[in-house]
Amino acid sequence: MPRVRLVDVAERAGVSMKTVSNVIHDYPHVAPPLRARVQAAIDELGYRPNLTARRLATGRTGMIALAMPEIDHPYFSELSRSIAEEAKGLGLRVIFEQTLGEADAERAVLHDREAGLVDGVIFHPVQMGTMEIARLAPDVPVVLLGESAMPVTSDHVMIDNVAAAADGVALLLQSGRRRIAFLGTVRDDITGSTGQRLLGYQEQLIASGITPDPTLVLPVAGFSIEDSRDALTQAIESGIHFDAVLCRDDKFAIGALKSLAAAGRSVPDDVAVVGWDDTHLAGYSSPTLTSVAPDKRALARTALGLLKERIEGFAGIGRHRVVPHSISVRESTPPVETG
Amino acid sequence: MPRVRLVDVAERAGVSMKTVSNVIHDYPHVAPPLRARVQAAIDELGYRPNLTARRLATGRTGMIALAMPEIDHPYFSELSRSIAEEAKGLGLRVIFEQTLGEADAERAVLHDREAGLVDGVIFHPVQMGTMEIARLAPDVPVVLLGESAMPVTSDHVMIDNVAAAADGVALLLQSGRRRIAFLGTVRDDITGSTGQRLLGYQEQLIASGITPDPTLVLPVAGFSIEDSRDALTQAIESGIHFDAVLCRDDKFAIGALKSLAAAGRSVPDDVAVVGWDDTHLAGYSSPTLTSVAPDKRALARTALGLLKERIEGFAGIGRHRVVPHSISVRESTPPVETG
DNA sequence: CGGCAACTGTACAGCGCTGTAAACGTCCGC
DNA sequence: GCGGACGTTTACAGCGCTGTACAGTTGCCG
Repeated sequence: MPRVRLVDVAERAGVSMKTVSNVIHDYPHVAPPLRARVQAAIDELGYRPNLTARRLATGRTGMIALAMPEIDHPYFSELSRSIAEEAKGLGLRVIFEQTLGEADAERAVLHDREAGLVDGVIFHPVQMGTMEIARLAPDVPVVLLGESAMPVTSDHVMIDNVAAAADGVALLLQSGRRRIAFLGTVRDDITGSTGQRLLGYQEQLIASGITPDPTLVLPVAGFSIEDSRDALTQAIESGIHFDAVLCRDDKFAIGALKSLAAAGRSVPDDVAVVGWDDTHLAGYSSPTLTSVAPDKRALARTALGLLKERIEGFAGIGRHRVVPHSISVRESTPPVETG
Repeated sequence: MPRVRLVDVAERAGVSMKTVSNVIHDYPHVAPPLRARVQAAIDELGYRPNLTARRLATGRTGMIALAMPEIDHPYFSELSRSIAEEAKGLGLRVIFEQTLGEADAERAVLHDREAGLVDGVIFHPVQMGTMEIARLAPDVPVVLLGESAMPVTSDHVMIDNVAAAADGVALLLQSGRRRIAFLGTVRDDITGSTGQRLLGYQEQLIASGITPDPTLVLPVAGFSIEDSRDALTQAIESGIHFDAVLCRDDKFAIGALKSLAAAGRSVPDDVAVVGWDDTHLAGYSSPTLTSVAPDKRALARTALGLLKERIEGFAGIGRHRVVPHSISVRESTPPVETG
């Protein structure tokens, strides 16, 4: 394949390489007739610039890495889509790294064996803590997603999980529920998202004059639908009484729906269910699921904005941004009582 | 950031650049003591090779593009995950292109304005036809997924949709169903996947001595769950009698479940439902969904294998590979009658 | 009509790495 | 003890592009 190079075009147009380069980059100071001649040569030869050479010369790759635990998890794939679309708008290519929550894979994201692959990284850590990220991050501009770490050296975007959980509880309270359970894996650190959501849940209850009942905080053994289903079923069988469940994510909420259906409890009449992340799953279930909705678009836009600034040279300390959330109300919660 | 270069390491170790390069690449003919000395220099300086420069020198990028219609569609995201994992095993990085089924985006996949971005492309076309792909594809090694096009110049991997549909129908027949409906968008070309699935459905019925009833082929207006739900509801309201539904994908099957639940039909007792793609959705629904299961892992492995061969120079005509499928039996179909 | 500024366009030195060809030993076998 | 074979290391020329510094040109003002 005889690739056409810049010099070939230059030769054909009878100008210097640099002039051709200027035409390609729409550099203003090129006389119109010359520009036309060069453009003609480009078209005739079918010239296409070699990205790799450009990168070597400029030191920029125009690519960012997007590192997430699992690309086929609904929340991450939907967020990835938003990020991919925003990135395209900014002229950035996205390369995906799947960490599967493995510490080594996460470290590799920040400190690759090779350098110069990407200009920056958007990273949703699971394993790595604040300290370690801070130690490795100087290598490359990084924007962090999620709640597990917030070092001062990297930027960070998230929603206010405490407030969002409180909003979820408030919605349930407004519709008359009083015995609200929280369904989520709680063995992890209180700084993780589940911990924050639990905190918001408790705060809102207290603020509304209700003493949180610890038996209503239901731990789940793993991350599968079956785990959450079993956890709720166990609660039901233990005779724990509740009229609503706030779940740490949509998958757990789907598990809850399964458990409630099996137990013959009607949703939302007997028990209201609120999921989290507002993924497509929320529309697929029966009944459809009311879900706490992070503004994924805003998350994507904000993260890319911060990253772009860093790529372009910003070197200040880590910035933290909170993006909006809302609640997508569907069939799994009853209409709010008015008045 | 004072990047360490190959020459810095060479200088420190008192050898030539090339020797350092040889050490990095585990080139065999380097004397052990020298190798150790060079390695020490590498470690002390924290040297990491610059990928861009390497690419320019070798002409290889070590990256492939994965172009799919939507990265947050369950089937595509799950397939992407398999491909990403296989690619990692082969030392390839994956950059994602989302075409959203737009013709321009699809064309850009095969003929980018810039060259040298990736070594090859795995592409699931929706809009582009055989002709156009054949015209554009010579630029870069391509492996096609899906059924919409199969030019002789590119490789192609798929499952046998006709046989898979027949298997689905056979399963339903074995469990005693006789009035089997087919739910799917049929306005598209008979060569597309839906057409092939419909064909297999019809063939299997005929092979079993049943005359296909055209009123049981149910068109769907769009691609959403609501569209499929409404399509089935309309069929029910029209008084069409059926005791099973084979759906063109899991999403449509979820819509079917919704419609049947609303109509008070029990699944699988009154109506059995079979989905397609065996995505995570199949396990999330209630009842869980029996689904035709393409072997995604095999698909990924096969596609990458073919692509790798092309990247390494294979230039024969397009090869076509069929990978296995099976049926994941879950709750939405009754147990098969034995005997 | 000289001289300066504003435009246009060019030459050339890298960016950091690898492939090639050739040099340099060194060890054998005869 | 010498030619050759082999194993080891080096020098150097690119890969294709862009940034810098500078050379020509033209136009305009005083």
